[in-house]
Amino acid sequence: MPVQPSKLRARRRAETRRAIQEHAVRLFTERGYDATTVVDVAEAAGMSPMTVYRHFPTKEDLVLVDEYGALVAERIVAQPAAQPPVRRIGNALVDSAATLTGRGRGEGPSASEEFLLARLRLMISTQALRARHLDNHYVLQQAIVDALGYDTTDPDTVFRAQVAASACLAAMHTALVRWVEDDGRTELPTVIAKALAAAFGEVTVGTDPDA
Amino acid sequence: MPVQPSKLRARRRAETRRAIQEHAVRLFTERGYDATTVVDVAEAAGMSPMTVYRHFPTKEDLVLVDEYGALVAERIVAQPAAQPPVRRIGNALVDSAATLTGRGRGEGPSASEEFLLARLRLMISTQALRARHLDNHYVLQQAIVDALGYDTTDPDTVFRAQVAASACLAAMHTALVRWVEDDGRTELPTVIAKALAAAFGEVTVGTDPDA
DNA sequence: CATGTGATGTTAGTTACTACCAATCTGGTA
DNA sequence: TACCAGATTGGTAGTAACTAACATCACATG
Repeated sequence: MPVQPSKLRARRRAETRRAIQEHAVRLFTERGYDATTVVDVAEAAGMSPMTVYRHFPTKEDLVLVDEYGALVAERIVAQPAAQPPVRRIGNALVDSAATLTGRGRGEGPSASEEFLLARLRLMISTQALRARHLDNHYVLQQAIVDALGYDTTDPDTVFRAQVAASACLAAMHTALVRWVEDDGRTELPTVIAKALAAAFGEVTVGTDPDA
Repeated sequence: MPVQPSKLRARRRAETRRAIQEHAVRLFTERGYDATTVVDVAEAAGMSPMTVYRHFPTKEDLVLVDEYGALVAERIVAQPAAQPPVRRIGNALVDSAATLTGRGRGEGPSASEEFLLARLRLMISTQALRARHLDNHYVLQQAIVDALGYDTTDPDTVFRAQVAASACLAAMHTALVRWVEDDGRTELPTVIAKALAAAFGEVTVGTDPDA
């Protein structure tokens, strides 16, 4: 019984996964999401459709990998618990975005950021993807509420936390759309901070523009 | 040439539409959304699957009729334009909810409200429906921004309006979930007002002194 | 080297949905 | 009354996203 599933196998698995996803995003961008079949993706990646389905349960998942959730949750707990929830969540969102896009100072959009942009473009323009993406927010909302660590026995407290989380996420999503429309020229954390400020006033983020 | 498409025909059409939807929601509730095929719905309604598809373009649409959008938009323009956008939108959302559930005469949950609850329960518990429902918010957001009637040439103003709209809608959705979990015992407008207050502070709605 | 586990392929089936064409029914008119 | 135009419905066939079941292959570990 192998305690670790053979690091080499894991790597290969991750590699094919990435390969499939890259081909998928490329094809979706070139021909459009709906006009591209899973069979097309499989052929482009040089494997059978079944293999694609083994790595990505649905066609939508070929675009919608979520690295963001865990990131945000861990930042939440790092925030001082005394501050109002909207501020804690807002800071976590801004920080996570900084980590995710993480570009060094003068650098333009990196290759991975270019890929992120391509995925987001698809997520925003394609109905099916947009819908699932927004539904992921739903899950993320729960994660945030849990991470806030409030008294879960008081329904009112939970409700307030849920509202704060969903509203913050919605603001962030709008910021994301803006960022994509701008082709990622501006800095994502800044845009998010602006969105949060617009929604909740200056109480939200200390902006802490750059470190 | 008929100037109006024959009111009688329109009524019949609306009737079959309603019949299909009622059977659909009933079956979905009884057996589950995924376990119920469109053919099942068609059979229950006593017609061919094609007819169902003629009235509802997708299976999801059998649950997701949106009466809310137009309602909200028209309330927005009715609000005094001087107030902050979050307040205008918030008031519109609360008012629209009041109109929609409209149980002014102390009747308790009406039959139509019971139906609304059943639909919302499905929308919240079923992934596909939840996703599409949230995507509808996306459309609604645009409608709200348009209705606000701000200067659309200034991208920053538009951005702020978009953020306000999306955040308000997210808060409202959370309220909706809460309302459903409570089986509609509380009054929807009150819950929404509470959610908005939790998100944006007391600046939002002035209609409810208790809480 | 033997062996078992995980990755891959093949096939057949279900279901949502989309043309395309035929039948039928409705409401108003000559 | 008889009939026409348009609206509603039904049937057939096809596409595409999945799913389940079984066979095969590769490779890491004993």
